Amino acid sequence: MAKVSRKQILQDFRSRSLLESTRRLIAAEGFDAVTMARVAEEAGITKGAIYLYFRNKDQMILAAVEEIAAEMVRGIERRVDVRAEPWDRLCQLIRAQLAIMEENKELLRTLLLDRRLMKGGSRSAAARRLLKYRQKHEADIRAVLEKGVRRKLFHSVEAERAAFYINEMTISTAQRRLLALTRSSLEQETQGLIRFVGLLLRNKNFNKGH
Amino acid sequence: MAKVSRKQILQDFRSRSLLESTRRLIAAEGFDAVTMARVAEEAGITKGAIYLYFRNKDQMILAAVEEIAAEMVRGIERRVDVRAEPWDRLCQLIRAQLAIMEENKELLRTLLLDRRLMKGGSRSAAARRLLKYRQKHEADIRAVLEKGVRRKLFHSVEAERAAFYINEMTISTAQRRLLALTRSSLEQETQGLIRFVGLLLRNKNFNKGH
Amino acid sequence: MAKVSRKQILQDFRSRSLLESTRRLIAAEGFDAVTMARVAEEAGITKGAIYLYFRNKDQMILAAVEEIAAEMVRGIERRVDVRAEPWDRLCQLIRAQLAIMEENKELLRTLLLDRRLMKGGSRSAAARRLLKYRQKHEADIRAVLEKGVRRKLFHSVEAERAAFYINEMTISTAQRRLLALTRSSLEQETQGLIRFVGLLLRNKNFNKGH
Amino acid sequence: MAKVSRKQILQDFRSRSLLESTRRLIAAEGFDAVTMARVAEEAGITKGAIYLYFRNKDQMILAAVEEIAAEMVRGIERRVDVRAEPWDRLCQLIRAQLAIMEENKELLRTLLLDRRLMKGGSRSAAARRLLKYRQKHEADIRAVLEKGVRRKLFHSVEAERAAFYINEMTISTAQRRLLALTRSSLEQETQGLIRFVGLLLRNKNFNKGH
DNA sequence: AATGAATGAGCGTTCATTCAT
DNA sequence: AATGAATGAACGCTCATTCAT
Repeated sequence: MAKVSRKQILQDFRSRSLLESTRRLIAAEGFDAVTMARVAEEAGITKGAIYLYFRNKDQMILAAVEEIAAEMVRGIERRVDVRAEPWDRLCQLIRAQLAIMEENKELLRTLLLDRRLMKGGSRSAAARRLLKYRQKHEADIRAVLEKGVRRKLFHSVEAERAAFYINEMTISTAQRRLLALTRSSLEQETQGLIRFVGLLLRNKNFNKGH
Repeated sequence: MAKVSRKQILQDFRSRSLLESTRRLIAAEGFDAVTMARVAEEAGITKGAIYLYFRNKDQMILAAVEEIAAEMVRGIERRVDVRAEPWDRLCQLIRAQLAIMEENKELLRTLLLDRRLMKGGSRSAAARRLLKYRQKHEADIRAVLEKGVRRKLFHSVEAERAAFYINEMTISTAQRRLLALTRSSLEQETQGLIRFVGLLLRNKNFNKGH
Repeated sequence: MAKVSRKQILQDFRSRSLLESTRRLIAAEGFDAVTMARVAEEAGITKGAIYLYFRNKDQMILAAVEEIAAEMVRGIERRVDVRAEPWDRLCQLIRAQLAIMEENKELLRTLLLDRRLMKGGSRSAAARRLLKYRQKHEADIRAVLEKGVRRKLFHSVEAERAAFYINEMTISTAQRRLLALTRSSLEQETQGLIRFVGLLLRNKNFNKGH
Repeated sequence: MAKVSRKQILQDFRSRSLLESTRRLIAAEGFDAVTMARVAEEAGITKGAIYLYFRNKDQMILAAVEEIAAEMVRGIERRVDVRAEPWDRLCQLIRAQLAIMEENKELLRTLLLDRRLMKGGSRSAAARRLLKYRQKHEADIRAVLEKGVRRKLFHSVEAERAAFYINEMTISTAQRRLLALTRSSLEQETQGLIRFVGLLLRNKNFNKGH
């Protein structure tokens, strides 16, 4: 049993090394820099050994990207209090997303803007799976909105559309930061966005300092 | 002098042929399909000759993309009446942008989502130059907003931020269409967005059928 | 001693499993499909262990092929009655050989013909084109035979079949020389073959020194 | 025009160099030795340049083999007098084919037999061992022939040569079936061959239905 | 000015073989 | 005796770029 475990540990270590190298390369130099030779070198093994852990290059990149997406979703969930009141929770969601994206800045720069992942068109199973992460988050926002509207805390809005735009505005805010197009701090940007959304929803407490 | 001019005309013709071929390839098959051989073939010259017009492949692609961006901006301007009232003009801007993006659908699918352009990091002069087109459009929107607020037609907003978000929401709407993630028509999407922005600005006429 | 024997039995079992897997692979998918990984997998052991039974891949393939050859010879012997009269026995030998080869069809297809030229099966256009050369030559021989029979120079024969066999015998004669399996000169071989064919056709001049 | 011709000459020269290198490699070391790197090296150009002359490796090998086949056919035709009488012409055909095959000996060794089994040349102990199976069977046939001749059942023949040819014809019959080049049944083929051999031996009972 | 043949570095992938366990 | 992770060399192929013409 110790033996099995030791093997498993090594397996996992190699696998994680490879994914980590892949992520580093994507973040630092973009998808074109991800060659089997470089990933292997950075992970401290040989090119051929990669194929013991991943069927091919595409699978490896996909695994790396999916891992990132999953980590980000987990990161956002960790920062949100599910029992908070709608407006507070909306603020938390926005704050969490911006914070997580800030953390994964370098990598997202490529991820958000590159289309290589969608080689087979957006119809491919892999591409659809990745979209799920975005859509799940959007659905969360929508639920909060509907709750707030039902309780008359928010001005009545088309919840689906509003959720989409709030999510997109948040992503755009993050992107603007990634591209270093703004000089204000993360906190300033966050408060600015929250104020804006509050205005939209005519939230009674939107001027309370969140 | 006539000779020089004739030379210049040929130069320009070749150059434009190459950019046109590059654009067609990007639009139809994505960046990976852009090889010097194919571009040359489609432009009716030889591979080697490309290097008389562009220093290398990256410069050629960049020039092609820049041309597209410029054309799109011109296309939007053509569709907007500069003498229209603020709310009407805002609607025109949004409509124009969505229409132009719809027209350039295939090309944008690659352009918006691929990062190959930013190879040298966002610090490169080329990347900055491309961003200017986006920022110019944003500045236009901002000007309209400020005018509307001054005349008390719009609820008071931070014009800079509002302009950014309105622009981003518009782009997001277009992107959602590019990825075919929505089943509603272009017109429905456009009206939905306009309604949403009108709500935001508490525009008195936002329910007037624009 | 019982122990040694048990070891030997296991040894033999493994060895036979490997040879069997090798044969199956050659028969089903050709030489290129014979990789150490697949042979090991089909034999239920690991790649590394193969090297305990065979020095290397070549030795293993050779052993497998040799086994097939031995089995075929045994198969023919089993079908022949050693006490039969010459003509009957000759017929039995021919029948047995054809039947055995038919049974080992799939494997021989690879063994005798090696697929490299015939990648897409013998149906491929390329393979068919190559066969044309052989068939053209056969047709030439046939025409000559028919002419000779018509003029009563040759004993009456089925021209088509005779042409096929004459061509094949000629090729076989050459092959035997290629493999250096004969000590006689090309001229001697040639005259021998011609004498043989003359006998077959009861050619009146077959002893004329051609 | 001189220019076109000069280009054409260079083209042809390269193309022929490549085919020649390919043939040399096949002849000297078998198909496995034909790698793009080695062919290029022997032809005095680089790997990449091969692709200016052939679409891929398979096409190149095929072109080389086809060229050989065509050359051999031409060679045979050159040696045959179309106005000769049937028997003379048949002899010429046989002689020509044997001579041509002798000339292309080395290459055919691979082409006809594919060396995969004979990697170390036909001198290897392993290859010799395999041949024993064929020879043993041939010896059996020979014994039967001798017995039949002794008993005056068969027309007198050189038993050794006859055994060789009967064996080869049998193998050829089977091969033709493997390649699906015949539509008749195994039984029909068998009877056809036996009839033919009976004819050869003037066997009194050869029409007896064996 | 223009050609296009040629280069050369690089790509993803395979696989026989080894060796620490 | 047996494993299987790892190696390392090779493979077929692509393509941006160069340069003699």
